Amino acid sequence: MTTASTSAPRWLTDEEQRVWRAYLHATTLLEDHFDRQLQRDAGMPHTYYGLLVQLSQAPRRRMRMTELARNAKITRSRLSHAIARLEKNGWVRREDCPSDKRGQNAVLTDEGLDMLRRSAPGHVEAVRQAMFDRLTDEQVKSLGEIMRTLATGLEPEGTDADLPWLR
Amino acid sequence: MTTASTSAPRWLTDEEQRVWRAYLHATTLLEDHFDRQLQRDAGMPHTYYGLLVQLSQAPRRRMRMTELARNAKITRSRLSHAIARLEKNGWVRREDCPSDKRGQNAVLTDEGLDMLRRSAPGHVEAVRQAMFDRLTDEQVKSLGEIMRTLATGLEPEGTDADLPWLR
DNA sequence: TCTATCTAGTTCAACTTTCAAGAAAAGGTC
DNA sequence: GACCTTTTCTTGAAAGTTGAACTAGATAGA
Repeated sequence: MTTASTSAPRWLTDEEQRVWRAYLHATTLLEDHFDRQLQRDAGMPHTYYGLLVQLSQAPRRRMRMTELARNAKITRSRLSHAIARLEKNGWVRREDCPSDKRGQNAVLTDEGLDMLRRSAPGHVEAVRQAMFDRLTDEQVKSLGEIMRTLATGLEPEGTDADLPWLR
Repeated sequence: MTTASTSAPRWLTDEEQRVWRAYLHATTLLEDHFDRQLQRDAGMPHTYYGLLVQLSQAPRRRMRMTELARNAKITRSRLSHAIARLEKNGWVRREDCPSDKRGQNAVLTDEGLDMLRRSAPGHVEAVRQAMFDRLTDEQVKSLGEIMRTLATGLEPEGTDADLPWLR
């Protein structure tokens, strides 16, 4: 039995508070930074760009909706709207799944791939400048381990977890 | 002279790609997690909650709009909407700034403080579970340094930077 | 003073995300 | 097969965010 609602709260230490705030500040600024960079150079928010990247790396440049949502860590609803928008841009098209009549594949179009090729160098450069150029090799390694740990914590194996793409 | 647009892009190494993806996954999941937790337990998204926390720690529980935007790393426009909503809830009220007739102070109301007191233990517990309980002391320390570095990188001292609260 | 410029904050429209509801097909179980 | 449950994906409305335009007050220079 958990008694979180009645037992004395374990407050954060001063250092934990500083780390937590630094985390919030950095992630907020980074998200804002990349959203702007990509809105300017590719005409879409970072989330959408990530979807195109996923598709570009998938076999035959296509992926089932739920699978794509799982990879992007977002809800299917959100994905539906996003794909609709990208479809309007001509960068993605939908395709019925042959093996499951409920299913849809999102397919990266040639135009989508082109746009990705054009904007990739600029985006990589932005990621370098904002993140990798500022950290030592140790820090990069450490960041990787930390982020993998945190991500795994929120999507455990034995899954009754409340994960976005299952909602 | 920078020649980013014409020189060969410095692609990310395999490890850098893995770290970058882990970062995106973890931050997306964490944001989703805390937004849900607070929407459920406090009736607002995490950004809004953060504003109330800031106000609660400010002298006389009030702060100038732009100052609050700077602390939260968001645009003044976004803040205007957020405060309007929190005002409707009765958790914040606006107050004219005595020394500058253009200015507004956002003031945390007693109701706002109450709501914060009620929801704080649950939120702290959630932050612990999702972050601090999963990391070693080294990792927490390292995470703090990394995040401070990244945040500082995006808001340098000699400031012609494109910062949200100046837009 | 007069004028130009800058700063503080808000507003509107367009866009994105969330949440709840729903249609359609798939997968049991009897 | 008939029935019930689950899975897949979409939709529409409400909530939140963005970017540009705008008002009003402060500031600085001639």
